[in-house]
Amino acid sequence: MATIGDVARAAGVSRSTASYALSGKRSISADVRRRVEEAVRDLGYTPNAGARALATSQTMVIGLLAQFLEDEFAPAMLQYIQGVANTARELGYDILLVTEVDGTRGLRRVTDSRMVDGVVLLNVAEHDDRLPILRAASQPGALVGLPADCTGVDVFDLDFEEAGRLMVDDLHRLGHRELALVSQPEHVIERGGAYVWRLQNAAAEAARVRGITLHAIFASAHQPDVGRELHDLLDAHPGVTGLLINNEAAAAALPTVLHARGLSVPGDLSVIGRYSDEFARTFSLPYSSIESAPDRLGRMAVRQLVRRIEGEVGPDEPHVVRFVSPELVDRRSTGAPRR
Amino acid sequence: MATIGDVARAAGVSRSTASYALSGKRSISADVRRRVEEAVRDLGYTPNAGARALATSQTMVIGLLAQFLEDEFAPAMLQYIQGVANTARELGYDILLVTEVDGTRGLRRVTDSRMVDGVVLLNVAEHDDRLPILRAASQPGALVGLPADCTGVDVFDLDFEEAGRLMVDDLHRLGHRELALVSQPEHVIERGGAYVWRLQNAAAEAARVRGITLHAIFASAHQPDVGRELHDLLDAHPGVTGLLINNEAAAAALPTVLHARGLSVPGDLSVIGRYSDEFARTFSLPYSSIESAPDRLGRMAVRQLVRRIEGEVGPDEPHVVRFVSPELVDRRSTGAPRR
DNA sequence: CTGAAAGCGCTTACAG
DNA sequence: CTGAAAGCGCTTACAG
Repeated sequence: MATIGDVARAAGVSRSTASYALSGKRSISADVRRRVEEAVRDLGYTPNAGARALATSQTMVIGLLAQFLEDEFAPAMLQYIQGVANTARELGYDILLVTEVDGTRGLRRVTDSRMVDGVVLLNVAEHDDRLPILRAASQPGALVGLPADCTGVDVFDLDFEEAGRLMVDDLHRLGHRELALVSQPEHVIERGGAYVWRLQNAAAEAARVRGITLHAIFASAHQPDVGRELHDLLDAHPGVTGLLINNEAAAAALPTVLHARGLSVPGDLSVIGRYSDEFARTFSLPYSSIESAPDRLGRMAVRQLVRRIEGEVGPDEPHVVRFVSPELVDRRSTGAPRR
Repeated sequence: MATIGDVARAAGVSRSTASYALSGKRSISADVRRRVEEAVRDLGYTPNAGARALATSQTMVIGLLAQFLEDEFAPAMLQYIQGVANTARELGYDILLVTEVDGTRGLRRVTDSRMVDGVVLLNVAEHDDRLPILRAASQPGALVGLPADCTGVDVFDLDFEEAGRLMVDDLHRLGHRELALVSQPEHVIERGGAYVWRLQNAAAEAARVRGITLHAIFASAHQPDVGRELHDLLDAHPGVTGLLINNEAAAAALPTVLHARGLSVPGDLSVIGRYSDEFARTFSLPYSSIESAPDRLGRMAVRQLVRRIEGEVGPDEPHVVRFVSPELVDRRSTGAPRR
């Protein structure tokens, strides 16, 4: 592989001149620039990333910490990953994908060894083990997901409280008086997946204020459990006329369950989910839904992270906590309650 | 950040001794080893990855080339990524995820700049643009997906021909005489997604041999198109008693379509898909399916790649082309044809 | 506008 | 068993 020394020799200049000709960091005579560029072309020269990182203390790599947990809905993660990866590339960064179960180990490895200039943490829990490590690291970090303590990091998340209120209010307005909310598996909450109860608590509070009933259950992330749990829910609460689904696997399982029970939407039951439009179209989820905007959140996180990395915002400048407002995508799965 | 020089000073030894004490590449007195380890702990020392890469010409990073194409089914990709990422980590490697649309550019960047020790290419097309670049690179590569020319690379794929035969034979044995095969979008074939026609051709040939009819169509990767196309298919061929689905989005859309038409499975229609079991359970896909084994393929590719990287197989040793045999996971969606 | 030199933080022959 | 030194391939003050 050609080095900058080879390029310099071929162009008949010093290595520093070759380097400057390529970086443009000082003025170079037209003739020299031409010779250097020619040498680069002839030799097929590309700078060695490790050497450059060593010299500049910049890797041009962003660490992406994602975890695929058994009881969580892995496919949803992909859309965040895409948003992060695409935005990073647009800004000149590559992505180091860290998926190991023990996120703390992975985070420590990539920051301590300086493999990355900054990190994006996905699926952040309320008391996330990774946060103390991130705060101790010398690289900046951006989170997707709201932790209890946001100091020292930039945070981006869907406004799950507003999402919960919106779901309830929408069905209340249509005349529903008894609703059920199907959340992610209870394990997710125990692990600190705050978004589950943030939506649930807000929905419960909205129901209380409106004076209507809301049954809240947790459901699994896989068949056959999730199907059975949906049947159980409908058996237990025959008066329910509206379903709120904050669980992608449950949304995917629902059509079959309703078919088996001979129920139609929205005639017998109104349904609102919480997932991205892309998701709905890919998996034929037929219900109106709160857009979860994963690509947008990933994009926002990377943008802010790169601003920190590149010093456009000083390290003392206040960190941001930014919520994306939920929007309802109408797929005509809600209507007046059956009587 | 502490360097090996800091460690050496704290331990009262030379930098080389500190380095050897950590790598274990030559014998070190117990006392020195203890002092070095203590210094490492006290200082929180971790080797700088860029410096190490420069000195050893090893990055301990594998490039993972994945592309999320508009007309393809992105979520399936995630399972390959997980297989690759987990196996890489087990073997001590990190993953650089390259998702840009122009895979050739990405591949060239990460190989030329020596950011990676080797690469895994996902979703390889028959005449894949990335292959000439990979062959010219100095790092080894492993593919998931079968190209026309396999020279210089290790190749892993599902045996799609066998999958096609298996689907047809299974329904033929049950007495079906008119089948339809729903493939990925035609764009995928045009782009060179050979697996689509490999399965389709083998299925057609099996049908020919058995003397039965097989209608083959392409369907979209999203709603609402895919739903409409399934309806059109069933309208056009009322005599069809068995459906073969080589298209995840179509498998997800089918329950709703059949429900709308009042058809039950397997009473009115037998159905066999081609997707992973994990996928079926996550998305409530109720049909028997050929296991596509994405995690296994990802794992095999990384294992072989690392063997090449680490010189366990010489560069002249023959490259492998290995097919995973399809296995049918029974979900009771097939039976005798309606009469 | 250009060059010689130092330095980034490691590893590893070479010498003892 | 240990140390001094060279070298990996860059970038960037420093000097002219």
